[in-house]
Amino acid sequence: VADVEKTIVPHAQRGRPRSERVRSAVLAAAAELLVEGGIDAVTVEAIAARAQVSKTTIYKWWPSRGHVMLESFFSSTRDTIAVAEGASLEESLVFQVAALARLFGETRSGPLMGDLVAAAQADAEIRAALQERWLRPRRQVVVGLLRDAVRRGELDPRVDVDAAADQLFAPVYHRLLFGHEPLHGALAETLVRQLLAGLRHLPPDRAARPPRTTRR
Amino acid sequence: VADVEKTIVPHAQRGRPRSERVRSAVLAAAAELLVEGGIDAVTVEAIAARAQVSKTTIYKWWPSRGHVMLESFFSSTRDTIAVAEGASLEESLVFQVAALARLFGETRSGPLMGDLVAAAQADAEIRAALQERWLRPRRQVVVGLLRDAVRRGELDPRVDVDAAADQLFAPVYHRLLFGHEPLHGALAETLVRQLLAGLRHLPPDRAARPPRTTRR
Amino acid sequence: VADVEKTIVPHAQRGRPRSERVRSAVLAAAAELLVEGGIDAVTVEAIAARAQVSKTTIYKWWPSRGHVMLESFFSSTRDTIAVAEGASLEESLVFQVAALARLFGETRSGPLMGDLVAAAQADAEIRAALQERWLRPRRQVVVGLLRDAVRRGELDPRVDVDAAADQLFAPVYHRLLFGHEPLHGALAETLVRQLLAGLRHLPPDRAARPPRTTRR
Amino acid sequence: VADVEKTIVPHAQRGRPRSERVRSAVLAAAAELLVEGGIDAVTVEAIAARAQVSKTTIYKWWPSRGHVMLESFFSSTRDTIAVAEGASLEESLVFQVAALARLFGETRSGPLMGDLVAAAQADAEIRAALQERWLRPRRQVVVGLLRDAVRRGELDPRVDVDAAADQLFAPVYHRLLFGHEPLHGALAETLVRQLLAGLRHLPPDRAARPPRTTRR
DNA sequence: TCTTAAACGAGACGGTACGTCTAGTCTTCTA
DNA sequence: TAGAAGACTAGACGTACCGTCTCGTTTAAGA
Repeated sequence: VADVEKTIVPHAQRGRPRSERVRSAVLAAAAELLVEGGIDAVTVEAIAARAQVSKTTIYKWWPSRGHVMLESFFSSTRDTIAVAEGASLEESLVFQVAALARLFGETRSGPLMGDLVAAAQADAEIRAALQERWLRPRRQVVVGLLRDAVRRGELDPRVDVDAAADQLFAPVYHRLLFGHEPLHGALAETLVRQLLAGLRHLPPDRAARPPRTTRR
Repeated sequence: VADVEKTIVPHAQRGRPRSERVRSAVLAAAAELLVEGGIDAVTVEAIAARAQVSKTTIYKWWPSRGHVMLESFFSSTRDTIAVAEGASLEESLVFQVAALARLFGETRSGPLMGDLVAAAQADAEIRAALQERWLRPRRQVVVGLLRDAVRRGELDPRVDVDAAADQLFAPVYHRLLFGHEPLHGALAETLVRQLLAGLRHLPPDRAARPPRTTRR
Repeated sequence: VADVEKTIVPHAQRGRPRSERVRSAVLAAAAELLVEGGIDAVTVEAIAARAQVSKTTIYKWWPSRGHVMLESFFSSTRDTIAVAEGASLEESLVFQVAALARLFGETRSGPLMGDLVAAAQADAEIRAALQERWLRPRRQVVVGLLRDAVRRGELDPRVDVDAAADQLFAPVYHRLLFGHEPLHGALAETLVRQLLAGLRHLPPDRAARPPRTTRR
Repeated sequence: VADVEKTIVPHAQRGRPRSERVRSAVLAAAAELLVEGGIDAVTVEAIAARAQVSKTTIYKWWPSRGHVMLESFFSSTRDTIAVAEGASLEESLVFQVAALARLFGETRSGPLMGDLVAAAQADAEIRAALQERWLRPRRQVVVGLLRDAVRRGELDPRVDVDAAADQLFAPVYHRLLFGHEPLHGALAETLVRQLLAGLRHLPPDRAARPPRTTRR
């Protein structure tokens, strides 16, 4: 491998190496500015001034303001994907959704994500990065859990797992972005319960359920 | 009230009346610019130039660019709240959700809404207006349908109708804003079905239930 | 005339009128900055800051930094073309050259002109403006005086008046730009005398000629 | 002096010796860039790129961009001081001035000198170097010739030789810098003739004076 | 019909931030 | 130790919009 690298990259490490100080100072400055003054305060100019880094350097490593915020988000957000071993399907789903709801509802990652979604509406690169690096890994966990449950016979095989994942995660983003309802960890339980069991009222005897027959 | 106004303001309507031409030209220009060049092309300057309206006049009637886009969105979006008489709960819900999914997935109201959500992240007024004038009326319809169904005994009384409304609507906005999955009218049926009935697999002895077989 | 104007210029005076304050503040700021910190201190940014004028406005009225300095030079430099009536050729020439030498040697127009010449080396527009608006009118006076003198028989008809004008004026610019010799009004007399009479030594028997005695 | 240096500095020549390649490549690159794109194209960055030399190295040996151009000018300009033996005063002067006029009018040393004069207006070091290394040696030749002529009785002892030197050389720089009149070798003859003999018209009865007939 | 007052178009203006450019310095590795 | 590579700070560049302002010009109701 070394030989290959040497062949391809003749000058492996030439010139002054990239400064780690710059990277962390920029991300920290961006995060601070966001907290202090909202997204409009996060200008490249302000980041440069606060981080004691020149604008040129920022533009060298990050294509746009949105990319700085993207990286700032990732570096300041603790990972929320951890899966508990030996947990039931319901427990696992609640864990995932609750972690997201708390992250958005209780930490400054919430507003940051709001601004990233905003930036993504005008910048395809940011949209793609958000999809690939943030959404997908989290959805894969949930989709995986659902597929396993289908395989075990626990869930109906005709379930649309992608839509189901949306029905668990989307409400969290929805409340973050619109603020029409409060956002807290307890929401997770409700979402999971209602989706897994459905909204229908099951009478004790579970006798001939009329709702089903009237449908469609 | 009218009397009071007439008393206080002796000349109720003096001077040149507001021009309807200005209003419609501004909204049209904003919509066109959005379609042509995305949200970044919708600047007050560009709107003024295209609509043949002076910037001053725009600022006189709309507090900010976001408000222009907000009104442009409302005036260019056909209403999607109409409820069919005599429809079942499922049919009514599917109708509502499908209308939204088609609006966002097939018309330029989709990107417009994306940009409004983006603007709402930095502008509390826009956020409030979106909530009051767009989200709430639509949610009220669905929440009302759900509450009626609970009252009829069709749905479990422990259902959290607000969360349920999110589980129907949020996935549509989620796909609009992130684009991780396609957005089309057929999604509505899946969302409604999965939420109403739940994802659980029902044991084979009850397998021959007609509702499932009628599915799409 | 009014009709013609109305036809040609349909909108004689529309919009906010141009502010005279801006013009004079910019020119004054440019002059001050030049005096205080040399040409490198005369940046558009600094002019804008000192004159309380926005950069945009400066760029609207002056195409480049050089043009600001050009106009600043003209507006801060008193006219030096005035010709005295009834003066002899020698007196008139001395007057012209001495005025220039004093202007460059004793006022801040000197350094300003130095910077304008510098700017002209890279900017053809400035070079042309300097030629047309500064050099030419002054040369025309001197060339006119010389031509008249030729016509009167006072000067040799074979004289190259353009070259002669250079031999009077160029030394002043030369000393300004290189600083190899001092620049003062007395230089003018020397230049005129040496050029009119030549450098040759005249034998004693013709020493009492009037031209020589008027010297000094 | 060399011995002393060798004694004091025990390791007179340690490490890698200065590369001659660097020096010539830098000067050549600067000259090429000037020809190709004018003075604004002669940036340190561009020189470094073209000469395959690092910016650091350039700054190590030349204090500023102007100094590079200065040295580039000297190394690319053939010497124009050579004096012909046994020539008359007039011939010698014409030779000197014509050489300068042709250098500036017909070679790329002309624009280069224009840019150096420009640089000298803002940089005292360059101004001093131009004076010492370029102007002075040339003026010394002419001043020497004039002084000798005075000593021989050929010129009037009251002649201001410095001013006279300016009256010969300055017009050449003047036309170079302003471009108001063409610049060619023939100008030299006119300048010398007019200065030596003066502009005055000599009546026919004194027409046979030798100075005029020796011309050219 | 004439006044009157608000609406309007035009565009100058002070600002803020943009993204780029170049100067000049600093840091590391290589020759 | 010279030099190459290139990261870095600093700061001006010229541009784009913002939101405000100051004019002169409609335009319709009221006098």
